[in-house]
Amino acid sequence: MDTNPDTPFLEMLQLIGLKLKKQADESIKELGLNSQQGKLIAYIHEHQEQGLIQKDLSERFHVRGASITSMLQGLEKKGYIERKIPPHNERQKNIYVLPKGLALINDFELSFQRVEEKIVQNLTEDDRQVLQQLLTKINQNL
Amino acid sequence: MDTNPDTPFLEMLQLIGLKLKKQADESIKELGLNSQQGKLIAYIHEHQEQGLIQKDLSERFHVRGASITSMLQGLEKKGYIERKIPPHNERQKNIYVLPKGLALINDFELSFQRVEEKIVQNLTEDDRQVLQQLLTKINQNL
DNA sequence: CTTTAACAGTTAGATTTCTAACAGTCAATA
DNA sequence: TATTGACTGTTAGAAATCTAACTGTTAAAG
Repeated sequence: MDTNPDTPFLEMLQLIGLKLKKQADESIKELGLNSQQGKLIAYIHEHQEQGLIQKDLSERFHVRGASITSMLQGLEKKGYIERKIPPHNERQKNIYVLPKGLALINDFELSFQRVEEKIVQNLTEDDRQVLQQLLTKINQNL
Repeated sequence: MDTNPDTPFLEMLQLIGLKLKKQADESIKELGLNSQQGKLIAYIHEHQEQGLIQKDLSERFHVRGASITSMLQGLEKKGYIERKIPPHNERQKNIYVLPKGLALINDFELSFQRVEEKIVQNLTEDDRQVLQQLLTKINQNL
């Protein structure tokens, strides 16, 4: 099961991304949502006081506007969030976490931190700093 | 557009993985396939002499058996590959690239290498070696 | 002012991948 | 050798995300 030797970083980074997504999904499955939904709710909660709109979520999570519409409709139907058209701009919708969503945020964060811990478990403090710098550089290049 | 400060590596690695997938897809879209299909064909070509079966692909690409069935059915219908039941085991199917698929492999590899180049473009040789080691360690931890 | 273009979000339909249930084949073992 | 369990692949149907076309709102330009 080797990897293509000509694109080692592409292969490795995509593989790690895939594994992380699976583990994050698995770790919060018991809460009845997937990791994307969990991150969405947590992010909304952190930014709901600043007039957060769907466009922002689309950019932050790198998914299409149509996907955000679909995700938020689902979360709204289940009572985790609400959307309100703000007074000054009827094109937009501001998004807020409802109590039912709020109750889960701590659990989400804990689950995600367990995955984070797995990533860094065998890395020294130096390793972590170097890695953080390298990944930041790569992310900016893309 | 900040990231969750408590899970920086999880966020960053998933973000990079997402961006890479999009860029790889974009870079070979003109060939009428997506990046997953391209990697599949290239991998089949590299291993078809060793009795490659669908199970192997499922493990290598970290997707379910059902997904491999679906992908290969698509590629077979379009004439890129063929599947043959080997003489000694009727449960299995060996997979081979057909000329129509072969003709695209060089283009795939070139496209993927352009993305690879983008990843490492601002990294020194030392950076690359360190990063390779750190990612390998992380991948093994997951 | 009116018209036009840009913006925010939605819908419909396609694609990709998943899970669960299943069929057929092979290997172990009783 | 008959049975049972493991293995390989397929099907059906669900879920997530995409593209393209659309509605309505706001801003810019004539």
